[in-house]
Amino acid sequence: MSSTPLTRSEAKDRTRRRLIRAALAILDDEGEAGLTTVKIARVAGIAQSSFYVHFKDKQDLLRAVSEHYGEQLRASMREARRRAREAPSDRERHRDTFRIPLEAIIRHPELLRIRMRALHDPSSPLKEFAARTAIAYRDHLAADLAALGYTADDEPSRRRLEMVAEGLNTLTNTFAVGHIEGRLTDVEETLDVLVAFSSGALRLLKGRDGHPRERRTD
Amino acid sequence: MSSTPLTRSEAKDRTRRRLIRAALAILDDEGEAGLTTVKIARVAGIAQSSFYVHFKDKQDLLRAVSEHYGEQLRASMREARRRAREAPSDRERHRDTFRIPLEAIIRHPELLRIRMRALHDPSSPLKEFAARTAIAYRDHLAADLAALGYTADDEPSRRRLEMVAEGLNTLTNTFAVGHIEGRLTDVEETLDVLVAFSSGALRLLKGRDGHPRERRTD
DNA sequence: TCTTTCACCGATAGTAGTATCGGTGAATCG
DNA sequence: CGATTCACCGATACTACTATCGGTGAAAGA
Repeated sequence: MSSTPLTRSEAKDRTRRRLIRAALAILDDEGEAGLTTVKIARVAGIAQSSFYVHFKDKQDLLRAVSEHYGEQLRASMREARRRAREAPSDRERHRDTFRIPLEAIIRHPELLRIRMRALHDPSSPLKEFAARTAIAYRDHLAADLAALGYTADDEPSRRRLEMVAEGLNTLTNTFAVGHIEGRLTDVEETLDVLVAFSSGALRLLKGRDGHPRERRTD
Repeated sequence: MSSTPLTRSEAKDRTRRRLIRAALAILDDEGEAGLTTVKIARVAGIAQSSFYVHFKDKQDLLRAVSEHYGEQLRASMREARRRAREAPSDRERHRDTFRIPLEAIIRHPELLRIRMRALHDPSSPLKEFAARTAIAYRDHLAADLAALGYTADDEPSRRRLEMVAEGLNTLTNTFAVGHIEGRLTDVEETLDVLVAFSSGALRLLKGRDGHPRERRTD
């Protein structure tokens, strides 16, 4: 057996990580309403009062949770962009733009669920974390679209590119939830649909001027 | 002045409606975490204990909220479908498929915000309400797409149509939030983008067999 | 080895929300 | 015009959670 001869600070660090992990698990299956110091401490295996040895209060723990998993997400995003650059063809690149985040989300479903909740809950302390993550994803997409030749030089097309990126982001999240919940199983098929959505939207960006449609007189 | 000479049951009914309204207002700007009988009663202008004259408990109130606004939503959906049938051309019809729900949401932003939260919060008593509403919207879309000629006869294309409808739904909600938050202002431009997204996705459905793509060998 | 430090413990004060209860006066009913 | 009903009230019991405090033993440091 591993007779864990830990130093004091190692042991403290381990407990701290356990608390963060416990918080994430509870957030995932009960939401923020169910997150109490009593439960966190029980799951982490310490007394409720000992929670305060590690964190000033619950808010402080949530800040730590954001930092911990925020760094994890940023790292996987960097890795994703690196791998995407190695794609053999534009076609595969386009696919990978969606494949990589989609697979990342499916690997760690808790984070998406928690982020989506926090994004809409006005009382959530994780709101800022969720918002920053969403922006990071959008930048990832924007960069990849730019690499595919969809640059936006004038103001209206810039705004449209932004809308398209935001939309594709939401679509990725929605379908990821589908996979997490088991309603969807074939990742390749989901990628087909995502690519189809995006190629429709991107066709809009290629328009010569900003308004390739009949203008309504309102 | 309106010297409100109400009968007893009329007065009770009015108080009940005030409670439901108060609950919605609090849900909107504080979320379910902020919804307490104390606040509801205060906003409605009665004593906290009197809350229980009208509802068995908080859960019971939320049931009533769901019913009240659920009926309102279903009614506006029926109206929307009726109006869409009158569109002069397929092109306008396609646009109206998005315009009508989008405008409805922008008119009553609280309901979308509350629904989106409830949809993701595992502890939310409004979850079922939100889920049923989402399904109703999806059916609305599916019916409109079918009317545009996008019918699904075989199993794979049926599944795809479902994915497309779900995706378009999410996109509508996302952009509606953009309008509510003031980031987006031009509804016609949003409709352009929605139509572009959908025409890309729908092209997938027109494919002769279910797999108009290279299959990966994984 | 003796002292100090400190992660963790149990107990508990404080706070916020839920739900019940008996009382009151005005509407309703006979 | 009594008698009754009942929407609403204030007071309060109860519950759940947060955060603090003093005590303890084992690790760290002298």
